[in-house]
Amino acid sequence: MQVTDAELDVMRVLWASPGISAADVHTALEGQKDWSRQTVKTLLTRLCEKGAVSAEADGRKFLYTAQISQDDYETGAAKSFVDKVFSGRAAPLVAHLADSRGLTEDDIAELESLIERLKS
Amino acid sequence: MQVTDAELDVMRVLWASPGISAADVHTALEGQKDWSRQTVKTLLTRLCEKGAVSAEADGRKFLYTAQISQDDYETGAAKSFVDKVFSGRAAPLVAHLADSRGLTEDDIAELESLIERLKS
DNA sequence: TATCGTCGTCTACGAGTGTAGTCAATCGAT
DNA sequence: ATCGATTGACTACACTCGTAGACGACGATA
Repeated sequence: MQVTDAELDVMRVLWASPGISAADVHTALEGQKDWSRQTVKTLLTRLCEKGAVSAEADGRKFLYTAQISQDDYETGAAKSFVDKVFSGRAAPLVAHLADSRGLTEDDIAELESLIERLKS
Repeated sequence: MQVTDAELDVMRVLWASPGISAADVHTALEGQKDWSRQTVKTLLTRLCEKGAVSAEADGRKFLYTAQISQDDYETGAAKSFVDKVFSGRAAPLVAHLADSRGLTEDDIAELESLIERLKS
C-alpha cells in the first residue's frame, strides 16, 4: 500500500493535474526526471494496482487521477515517519529540523502561530 | 548509505549498548522482533558494509558499535523526509502531525518552549 | 578424543523497486 | 490502402530488503 519515492513524484503530478494522461505526466516530469515514457507508465500502473490512482478510459488512452489526497498521504507519511524514527514523539523531530537549519525564520513564525492555534 | 527499517531496529540496540556482540543484539531484540540469529547477523553485516557500524574482533566473536550517532541519524532522516514529502518545509509537517493527533499536550508545550528558544 | 553447542561465512529466495525494451493495436495523414 | 506516430500491454532485469538455512571452525565438556 505504500507509495515509493519514484511513485511519489508521479503522485505529485497527479495531485497538481487530476485526470491527466500518461503522456502528459511524462512531459510534466521532463527536466526533473529523466525517465522514459515506459517508466512513467509502469509507475502509473503500479499506483493503480495499489489503489492510489484510478484510470478512466478516454478514447484510446487513459486519464489518471489520484485516489489518495495529498493531504491524506502527507498525514500518513508524517505519522509513520515519526513513529518509526522518533517513537511517535514530534517535538524531537522539530528540534532536529531546527538544528540542521531546516527551519527558516518564516517557518518559525508559522510554527509559532500554529502552536497558538493548537493550544486552544 | 541509507539504513532500512529492519536495520534501524538493530541500530537502536547498538546506540543503547555500544560494543555488543551479535548474540547479545539478538537477545536484546527478543520479544520485540521474532528474528532468527542469522537475520540479526545479516543485518549487522549489511550495516558494516554500509559503514554505519564497525566490528571489532574479540576472541572468536565480534563486538559491534554504531559509527553513526543516533543524533546524526535522526537529523539526516528528518531532513531527507521533509525534503522528500514536504519540499523542505517543516511547518506543514507539524500541522499534519497535529491533525492526526500525533501531538499530545506535552508535545505542544515542548514545542512552544522550543519555538521560544528558536526565536533568539 | 569424540561430541555438542556457539559463532561467523556463504548462499538463497521471494517480494518489491527503479528503469526500460518490445510488440501490437489504433488513429490520423498520405 | 498504407504508413508513421501514439498508446497500452506484456515482459525483463538488476538490485534491495526481509528473512533465514546450511556448513564449517572452534572451544568446552564428558
